Amino acid sequence: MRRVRKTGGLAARLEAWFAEVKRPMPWRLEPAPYACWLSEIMMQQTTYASVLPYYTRFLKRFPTVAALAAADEADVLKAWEGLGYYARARNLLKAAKMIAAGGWPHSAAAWAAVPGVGPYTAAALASVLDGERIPVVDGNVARVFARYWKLDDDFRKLPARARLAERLRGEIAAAAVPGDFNQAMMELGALVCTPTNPDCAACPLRVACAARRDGTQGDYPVKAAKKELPVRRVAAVVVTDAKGRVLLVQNRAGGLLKGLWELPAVEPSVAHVQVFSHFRLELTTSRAVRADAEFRDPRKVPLATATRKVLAACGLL
DNA sequence: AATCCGGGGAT
DNA sequence: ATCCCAGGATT
Repeated sequence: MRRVRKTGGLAARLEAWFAEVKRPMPWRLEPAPYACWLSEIMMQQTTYASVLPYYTRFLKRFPTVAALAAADEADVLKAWEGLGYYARARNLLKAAKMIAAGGWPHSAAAWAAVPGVGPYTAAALASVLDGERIPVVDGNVARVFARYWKLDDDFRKLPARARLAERLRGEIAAAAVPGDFNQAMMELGALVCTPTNPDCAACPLRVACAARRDGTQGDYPVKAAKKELPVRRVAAVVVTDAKGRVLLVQNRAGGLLKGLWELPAVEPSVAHVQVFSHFRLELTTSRAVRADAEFRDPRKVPLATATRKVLAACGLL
């Protein structure tokens, strides 16, 4: 028998909903390669509210990919200061040089060759900029469809995301505008199908959502075991000169927060004890600060956030 | 396949 | 305190 075509499949419901409620993000106004690419990189593991001021400032500071390609890495990091995951900024500059020389990619496969662009970002850019019919899977999409189809996978793992993407190929096939379909899935996860207290009453997919049907929305996505984080204790010193410059060290390749400046760390070491007539002096010595420490104007070099907070508390920023 | 990489906001 | 976020690179 022939199945009657539903008046509004998954793609149609998503796109119709998206057209009504989408947030007016600046790069959505008139999608351009540079703006969209920058926004995607900034939005990796970072919320819209956090990104927005950085995005605006960055575009003003580096208006075109050519301007970015000509920039110094320290200046790019300064513009990225506080946003986190600084490899994104270093890759952005590396990629800008490639794009300025070779032009913009026009497929997901070509985008995937760009530094800092992985499976998610490649699919997002190719679908939005060139209409490629390729689904994205990010944390939002994983959560939405873990509930919609009651999937037990751990979607932090790449293979699970790839399997979901494969499944979504069948859905994006029916999309009117692939880029809108992709953004709709993500917008739904961000605004309605949220990690806690999803607003199922407002969801365009509620009539077909398996978890909603069973009342088990809260059980998805399946959460993996939590891992204990290592603790790093660091003693730092603040040394200033008469000009208000601060003694800082720049993190080198291979370390944490590469390229950013931090306060010199001190290794607590041997305690020297001396007994005077009226008090006992306990002197904790330490190694001298690193030989490569320099006095720098803390407003002019990219600082790690912890360092910035300490300096602000000391009235040095 | 695991691990590393930041920081902020929500609960 | 813990989880989550428009993930990707490295090992």
